[in-house]
Amino acid sequence: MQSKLRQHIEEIVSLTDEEFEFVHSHFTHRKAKKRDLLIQEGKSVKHVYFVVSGLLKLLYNDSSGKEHIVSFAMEDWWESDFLAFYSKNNATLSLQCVEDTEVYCITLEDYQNLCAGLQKMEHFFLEKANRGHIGSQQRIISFLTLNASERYEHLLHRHPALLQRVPKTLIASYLGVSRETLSRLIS
Amino acid sequence: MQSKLRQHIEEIVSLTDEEFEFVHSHFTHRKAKKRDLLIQEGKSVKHVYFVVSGLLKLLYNDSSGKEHIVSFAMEDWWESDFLAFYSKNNATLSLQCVEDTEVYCITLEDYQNLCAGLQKMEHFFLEKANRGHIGSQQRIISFLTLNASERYEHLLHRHPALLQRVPKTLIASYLGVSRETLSRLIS
DNA sequence: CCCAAATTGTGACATTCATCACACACTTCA
DNA sequence: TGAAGTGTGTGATGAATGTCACAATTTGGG
Repeated sequence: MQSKLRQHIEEIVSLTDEEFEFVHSHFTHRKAKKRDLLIQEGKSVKHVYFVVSGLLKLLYNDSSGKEHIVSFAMEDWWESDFLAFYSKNNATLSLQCVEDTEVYCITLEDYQNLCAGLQKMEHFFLEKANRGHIGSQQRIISFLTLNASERYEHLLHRHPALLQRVPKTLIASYLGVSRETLSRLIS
Repeated sequence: MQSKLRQHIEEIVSLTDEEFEFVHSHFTHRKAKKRDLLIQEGKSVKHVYFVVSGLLKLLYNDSSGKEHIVSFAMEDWWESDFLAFYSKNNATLSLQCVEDTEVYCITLEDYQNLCAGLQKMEHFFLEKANRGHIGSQQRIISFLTLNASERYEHLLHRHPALLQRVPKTLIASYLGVSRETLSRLIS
């Protein structure tokens, strides 16, 4: 399944076999089960993860113990607590499997070596970071301009498959509404 | 004042005089007055802007004609409608001067040439994009976890000077509350 | 210096949404 | 197969916030 990672990277930059071998040597592979934690709040963040299959949720626990979903990470997504990862601080977020999930993992050191050793990969990660930034900005706009019902419709339109895969409680947490309100919006 | 740009870049990567000259040659310089539009919704987006002095607002106009502030861009910030800029689509956002503002401007072509010609700059922009992504994610978390009053306190804590510089109406628009509600929160 | 525009505060009321409580179906797994 | 956990719907209620209206004050430009 290493071809999944290669195929994903080659959507942005093309690689020779040797180059991909070099890239691949910087990653480790891991399988995790539903409910496993890849990143745990308060602990150090060793990796950025590339999701080969399965589904992750990136979440923040507020002071009253409520869980808020910052992001879902589906197949072909890169995810981590990036603030903690780059700054080497402890995680303020957690990253947990919603389904059994298969990931590639890269440490900060390997990430830096990879970028330094192959300019194409620095370019690739720049593209990814830009898209991530744009995606987050779109989400901010949806909070500024849409009410709960409209945010649901918007998500339904952009990620119809997601709503089949995850419980409504998680969708509500992602949209920033209570599960009861979401339930009433749908019915 | 080109030293302002150099100083900013050198916080992340060091440059020789020749390298900075190369970097600088990719930018143009512009002064704009309060209320001038650097980016106008519906038109093409020619540049990313680096703010030397002054203050910009990045805003979205919703279907009912209300204005929502996606971001402020202060001194040393990079701003654009990045989605439109990279994809060469027309702007969905506008970028407008809140004060008289001085910026450096770079086109997509020059941006790509600069990254290709000097790896350090690709690295610099990667750092910036990552920080932008992280910043947007923090803002999402504030929408998920804080009420209007807490979001105001949070902003007050992070950018105390901003509240002195801009009318409360704009702060309200940035926080995602009506100006009346913000007025009542403060008093 | 003066007028128009911008900014801010505040009352009255409507709407959205959260919270608490409970019921019920469905899964999971020992 | 039975018990515990998980997911979902819904009623009652209150809190948070938006909307509309109006007045007072400040600012900016000619």
